[in-house]
Amino acid sequence: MLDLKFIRENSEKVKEAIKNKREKLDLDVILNLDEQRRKILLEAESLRQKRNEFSKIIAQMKKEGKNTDKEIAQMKTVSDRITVLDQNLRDVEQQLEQWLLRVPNVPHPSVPVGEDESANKLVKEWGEIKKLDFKPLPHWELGRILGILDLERASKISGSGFIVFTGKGALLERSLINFMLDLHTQKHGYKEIFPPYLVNRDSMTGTGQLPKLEEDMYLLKNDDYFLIPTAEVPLTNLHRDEILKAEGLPIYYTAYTACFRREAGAYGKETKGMIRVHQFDKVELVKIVEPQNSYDELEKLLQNAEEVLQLLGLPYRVRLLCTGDLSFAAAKCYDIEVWAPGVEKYLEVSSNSNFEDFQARRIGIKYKPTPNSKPELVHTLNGSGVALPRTVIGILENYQTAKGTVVIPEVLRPYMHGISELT
RNA sequence: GGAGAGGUGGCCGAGCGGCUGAAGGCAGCUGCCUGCUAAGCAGUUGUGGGGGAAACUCCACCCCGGGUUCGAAUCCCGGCCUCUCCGCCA
Repeated sequence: MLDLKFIRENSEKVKEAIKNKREKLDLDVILNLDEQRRKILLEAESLRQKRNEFSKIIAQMKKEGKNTDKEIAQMKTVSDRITVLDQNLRDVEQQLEQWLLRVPNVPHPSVPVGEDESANKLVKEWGEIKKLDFKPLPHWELGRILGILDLERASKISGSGFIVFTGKGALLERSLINFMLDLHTQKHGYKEIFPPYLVNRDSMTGTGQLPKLEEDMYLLKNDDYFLIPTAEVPLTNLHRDEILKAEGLPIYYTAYTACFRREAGAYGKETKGMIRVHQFDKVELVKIVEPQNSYDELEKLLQNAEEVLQLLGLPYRVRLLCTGDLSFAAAKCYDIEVWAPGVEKYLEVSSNSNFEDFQARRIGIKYKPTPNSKPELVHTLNGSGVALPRTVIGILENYQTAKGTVVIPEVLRPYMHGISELT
């Protein structure tokens, strides 16, 4: 959420951002409501002031045994007017709130303006794409041959877009989770969290999934709980409505969770294999930092995520998203994409974003730069470090051999009871 | 799921319907004093919003939302959360 004052004073800039992010929103409605609000507020507050003054007078008169009928009758009409104004104010503020939640964050100046994916800027390519002397198989073939992936039974017990890992496949999944968590906690200084997978509506609104993306979320209607689409939601909301101490910043959190996405409207796209699924595992990174550091922190966050792929020896590229591809709440975002030779595609495994104070304002995370200063909003960031099924795809397809076996990357072997190859 | 207790400022804790943004204590900050430390004395310390160039000023907030009243932290209704006991359960 943007600051109403900021919107008032920078309306052209915000309109530009709405356009570049391809959102549809009439900002004038908000500016109008804002004006109404302040007008009502002015009248209501001056009436309140009057009422407070008379309240004291009435109390004093009663003490002195004077008749207060006239004053009370007068205040009755004042109170009635206040009631009406309050009702109006409530209506206006409710509308305003609903509109404000739909205003996207303003992209950082370094973000390229563009319509869609094609305008994203390539910033890095890492690793070598190996030349194979055989035709690489897609992961679903490898998974079937090796007996580690059972997509048929997954769709029997749940439906399409679900995965069953079996045997060493399950072990590989678990090993990757542990490897990543160890890397981030031991080497990069993140604190490990194990949060709930079900969160309430406030949390989903706080990080910006709601109201815009409600259709993409799994909702438990009986209890109004949402299944988290990413650990970003519980992690960033941990400090909702808190004022943090400056010396406690930056905060680095990492968590493994399952993630749940309906992928509504995505049917027909990447339905084969496990490129796009409704439930997947992910290790997430979240940072809460002082505003002046947030762009340095973004670069470091990106490096932390990249290191996962470097250690796994998977070729990848990094792209800076253009305005049209940038998510609603983000000011700047780098995607990391792993090369998958079996499907001959780059697959997005990590998205690293700086939200500046956009989420912090929604959920009320502030800090005091010095013990005596006024609270200021923090900046929040998050990145995937990294998402699993596609990383597994990367491993299977990149490390496959002509015999149809898959070599296990060195760093994972200690986690896999020393297994060096899936046969 | 059943029965009970409770939710007040950074923390502890008081609060007859008006004089309470809220006693008192602790912690923090600022002065004074003291050869360090500790103690002592005085002052000060919440958040959000409106108006103002500013000094400043006004309004709201005692879990949340309604209501009663001229006036509510204080009364009434609904909700959420915490704790204790019983039941059920991986």
